[in-house]
Amino acid sequence: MAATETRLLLLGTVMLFEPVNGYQLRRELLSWQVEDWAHVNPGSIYSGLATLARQGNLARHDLVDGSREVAVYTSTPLGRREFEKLWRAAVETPDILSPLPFHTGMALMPLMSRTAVREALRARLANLDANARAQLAQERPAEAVPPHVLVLADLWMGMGQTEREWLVNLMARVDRGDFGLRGEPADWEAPADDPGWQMANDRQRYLELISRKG
Amino acid sequence: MAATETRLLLLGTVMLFEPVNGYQLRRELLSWQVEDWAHVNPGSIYSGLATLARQGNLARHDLVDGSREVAVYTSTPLGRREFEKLWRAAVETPDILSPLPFHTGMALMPLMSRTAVREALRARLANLDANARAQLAQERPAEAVPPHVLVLADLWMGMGQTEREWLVNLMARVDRGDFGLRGEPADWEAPADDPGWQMANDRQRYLELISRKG
DNA sequence: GCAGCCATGTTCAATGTTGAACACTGTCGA
DNA sequence: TCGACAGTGTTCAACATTGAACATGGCTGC
Repeated sequence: MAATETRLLLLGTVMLFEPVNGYQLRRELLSWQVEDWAHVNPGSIYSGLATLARQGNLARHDLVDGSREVAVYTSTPLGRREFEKLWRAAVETPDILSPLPFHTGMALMPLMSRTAVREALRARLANLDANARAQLAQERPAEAVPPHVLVLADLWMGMGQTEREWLVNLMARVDRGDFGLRGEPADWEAPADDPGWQMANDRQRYLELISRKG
Repeated sequence: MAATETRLLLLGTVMLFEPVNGYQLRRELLSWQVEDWAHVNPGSIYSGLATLARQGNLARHDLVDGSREVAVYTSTPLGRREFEKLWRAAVETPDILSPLPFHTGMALMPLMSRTAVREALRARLANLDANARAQLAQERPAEAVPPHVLVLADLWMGMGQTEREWLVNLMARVDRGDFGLRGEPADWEAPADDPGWQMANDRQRYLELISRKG
């Protein structure tokens, strides 16, 4: 399922802003310029939310907000466990040919504790090195592969090396306490025009409506 | 459409081996270890071929081969033009977040002439540099982005730089005549256990069956 | 007070993707 | 000669994705 990163993204973004509706998520994701990468057409968001709700990873609340009906989502304990699993997999598994899961994971890093982040990054580094060793050990002899394909292996090696250096740096920053992670004070505040601020009001109202319904 | 690289891959592989059936393509693609990246489940291949045929990019021939019915595909002039368009786009457009189209393009490089390859790689280099400049010019000020997202930009810059060096190297090799490209003698022969060899027999038989049907 | 327009929130038909499962053929040993 | 099994070639229902289009509300200017 290529949909893994969409699941991760939706689940994580709901956790950041819950309770939220689909339109708010879309607005926020657009402001992240996520359109550039992930599959976040309106349809994907709504059907993704529906799927996650069906699986019990999200709870759907059909609220009447003023004169309007809104479908508002919150995460469930199951969904939060699922998120951690997806997040770990995305961050621990290097994949040169689809960097998206990792980038999605980085964007959602503040939802994880410092310990968890540290462990996941360490695992990524180990896997990166294991991949590099495996590639040098070349299961397939060079003669079995045409030259124009062989040359791609050099690119991969280089990319792996570049990422490794960057990753070591990132791990050092995590170790010395950079970034506001889960259970820590935020290290950063969104600018005034961020849609996240507009959401805050709705969030409060949604919370009341949900508790009123029980 | 994320299906662009599937279209490119199928169209190109058909051109390499035509006339071919879906099973042969699948076998060949598996031997390329394409499963690791592209969406090449059996279903994708057959439905992809059907779509390309419907659009006139491929011709489908329903042959009776011995006691068996086989659906065999050949490329059309329209399809070959479409391939060139897709190939150029894949190779000329750098995209850090989905390297697949480029890798697919590289794998299919022998279908293009040396001039075309040279031009496309030059265009890629120009785009790579343009992207790097755009990123340095930072439309968004650093304060508008949380630190854990900002740090990804460093990774992208590094990746871009690594690819640039590799690309300059590759261009030099193309300039000095490496790789057997379209209209040139092959510079490489597949090992004896490559499914490409098994295909050669069927190819001849398919050709006869097609010409007999007219 | 109403016409026009943007913002909000969602649906849906068309299309693509997944991978298990089907159906058939050949072959090799018991 | 039978049955097991690997190889060949394809289909299909379930599911995901696409993005245009719908429906409604509120604001703004006239």
